[in-house]
Amino acid sequence: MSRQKEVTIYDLARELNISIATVSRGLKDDPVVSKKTKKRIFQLAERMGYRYNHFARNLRKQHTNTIGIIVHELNSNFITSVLSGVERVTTDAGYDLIIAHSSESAKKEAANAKNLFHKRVDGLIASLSFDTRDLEHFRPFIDRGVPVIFFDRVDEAGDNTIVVIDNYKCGYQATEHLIHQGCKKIAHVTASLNRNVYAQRYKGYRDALFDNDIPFSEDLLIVRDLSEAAGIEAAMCMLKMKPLPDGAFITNDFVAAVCMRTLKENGIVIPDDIAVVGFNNDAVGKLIEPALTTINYPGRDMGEIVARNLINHLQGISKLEQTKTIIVNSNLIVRKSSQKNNPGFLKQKSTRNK
Amino acid sequence: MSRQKEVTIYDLARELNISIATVSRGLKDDPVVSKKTKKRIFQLAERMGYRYNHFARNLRKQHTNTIGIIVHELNSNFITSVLSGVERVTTDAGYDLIIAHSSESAKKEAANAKNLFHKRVDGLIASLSFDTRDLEHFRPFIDRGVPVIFFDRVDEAGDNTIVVIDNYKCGYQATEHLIHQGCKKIAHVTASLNRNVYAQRYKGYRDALFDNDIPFSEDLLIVRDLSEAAGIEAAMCMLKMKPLPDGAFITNDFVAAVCMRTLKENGIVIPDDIAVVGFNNDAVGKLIEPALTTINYPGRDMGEIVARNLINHLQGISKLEQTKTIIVNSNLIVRKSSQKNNPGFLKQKSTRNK
DNA sequence: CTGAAAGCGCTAACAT
DNA sequence: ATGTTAGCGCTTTCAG
Repeated sequence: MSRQKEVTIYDLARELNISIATVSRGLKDDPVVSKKTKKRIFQLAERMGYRYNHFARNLRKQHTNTIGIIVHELNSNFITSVLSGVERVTTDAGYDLIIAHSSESAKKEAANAKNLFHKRVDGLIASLSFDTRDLEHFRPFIDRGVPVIFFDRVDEAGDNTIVVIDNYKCGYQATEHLIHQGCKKIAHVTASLNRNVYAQRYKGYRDALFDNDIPFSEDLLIVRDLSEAAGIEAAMCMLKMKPLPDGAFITNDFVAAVCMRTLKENGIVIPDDIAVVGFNNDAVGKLIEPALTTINYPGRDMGEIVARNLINHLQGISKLEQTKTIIVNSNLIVRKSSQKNNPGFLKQKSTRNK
Repeated sequence: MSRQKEVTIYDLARELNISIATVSRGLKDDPVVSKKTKKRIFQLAERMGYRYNHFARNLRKQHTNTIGIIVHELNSNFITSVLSGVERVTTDAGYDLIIAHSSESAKKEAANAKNLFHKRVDGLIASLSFDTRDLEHFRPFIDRGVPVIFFDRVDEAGDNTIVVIDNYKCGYQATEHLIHQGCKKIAHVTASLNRNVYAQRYKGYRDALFDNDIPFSEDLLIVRDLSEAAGIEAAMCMLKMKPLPDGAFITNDFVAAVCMRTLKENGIVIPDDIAVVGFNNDAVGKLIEPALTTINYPGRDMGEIVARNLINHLQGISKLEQTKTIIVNSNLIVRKSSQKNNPGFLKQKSTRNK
């Protein structure tokens, strides 16, 4: 761990026979110091391997120019898209980003929050983990006036600013689409209904069924997590149903893909036997066969919107308190996995509206 | 941005009528301060919402207990596995992790390096971007004695510690496997040969061909990036070959999956017409049809090994300088995409060895 | 067991 | 255009 002595502005000042104030100013290109001295400063700094001390600076300035983001998982197309959107905006605005992920654990999420709090991020962006029940670990930020924005997985009840898609509508659309294809028994594979996104999608699903006079029964609802095992289990569940469902709305593309594979292995033809709609528009949907009908969830846009709002607040351009909810566009992408070949049915159904 | 006044140890000390030194000691549970005062300190700290100041502390202590990691992309199964491995080890050891990603750009990589340097990470882990040509941006770390370990995408020529798999062997194995399946014209779809991993795999491919008396020609080599477009282009390239290749070794599972889809769309049967081997063992490989034969690249293990070595060095348990190269196990996973049905050929080939 | 005090490197108000 | 100086909040000798 032998780290040789750091060179500081004192060293530069001594060497150049000027004051540390001038060095400090020169280093940040303050127009008030002469071109000549600035040049000398930069050259010497370079030569001596000077690096400015983040800590001294932050200690002095009392803010960090850093924003933190807590996500539930890195291993997801959607999340990495969000991240890239956030990053574009934050780096443009000269902010650093610290990425933390909770691995879907409320405990880790709280630890991350605490850590970012101590690191004194100027603002926080978060999407809740699977099993997060309350928002206590965000209290310190709010108490201290550090702005927090939630996206995707949020607590709708609180009065924090949230950025979401219309999960209810998406659930409704996805289900309605299956109904239009002639499905009369639609399974719903999803994750914990405690999380707003899944609860809303479920609600949309239920309402679409109801509005179309399709009966619902509890055993059509399959709640698991987002793992490969979940996909296999869901398929097994469906295979046991008598009669088989003729459609499935699965709220995650990866799970949908695994599920489809398992169904196919068991002789089910998709979409003829079971039509499938996923969620997120992950890359995998276009790779599997048949290609997966899904809801396009524009992560990058969402990331940009979240970050832009946070930074505007930080810069005093707008107040976060004025905005409670921002809804980002999303839409159904129809591919092969859901298209049944029964135009006759479609015609007969065409009176339905909205 | 109204942030109310932070409470400091001075506030606590004043309130409790003790010195800041005692508060400081108490806060870090120093055995030298009495249980009673400690308790009073903790309670008051809690009550007043005290949070310790990272910056003041780091400024004083001159090290950060933070390690940085620079990766080329987040959006990859392999990378997120590595990250989870690294994270497990670093958090166990009480270090913070700062994740930065370069989006395959040398420029962003350099910016990230500079940033982490200024943030004074105690150690650095990195996998090089696509177009990184030299390691100049890591110079400052090395000059300052901040340990740096490279993994996966590395510079083999330098004398930094590197953690890799045996890419040459993997390339050889993958190609040999195709040859065993009876392939006589094997295309190689890969990325920039400037990057060690691709160069080594290519070398393995060439040697396997040579050792098995299979001719190579330049047009079998398709160099692109790791995008969807690359996969489509690669497929188009192969379709134009006369005669068609009967095998393809593609150094990335996602690209392989896209490529297979495009080939299938053009009437090619896999593996009968063209047998395919991918690389990485991403989740997608098990989802597509036929399932993808690939090289298992154990990211999590790699992450753990990298982090463990770095931390051992930081803690003085071992010296990084003693280890130049660490090779992590990897192996071929045979699935449907490469298995041709011609046992006759296999028998005739069984004299081959090594 | 507790306190006093120096100093980590930097910024910014106030001089000059 | 440059210099002086007072902290930012904390850790850590050294003294009691």
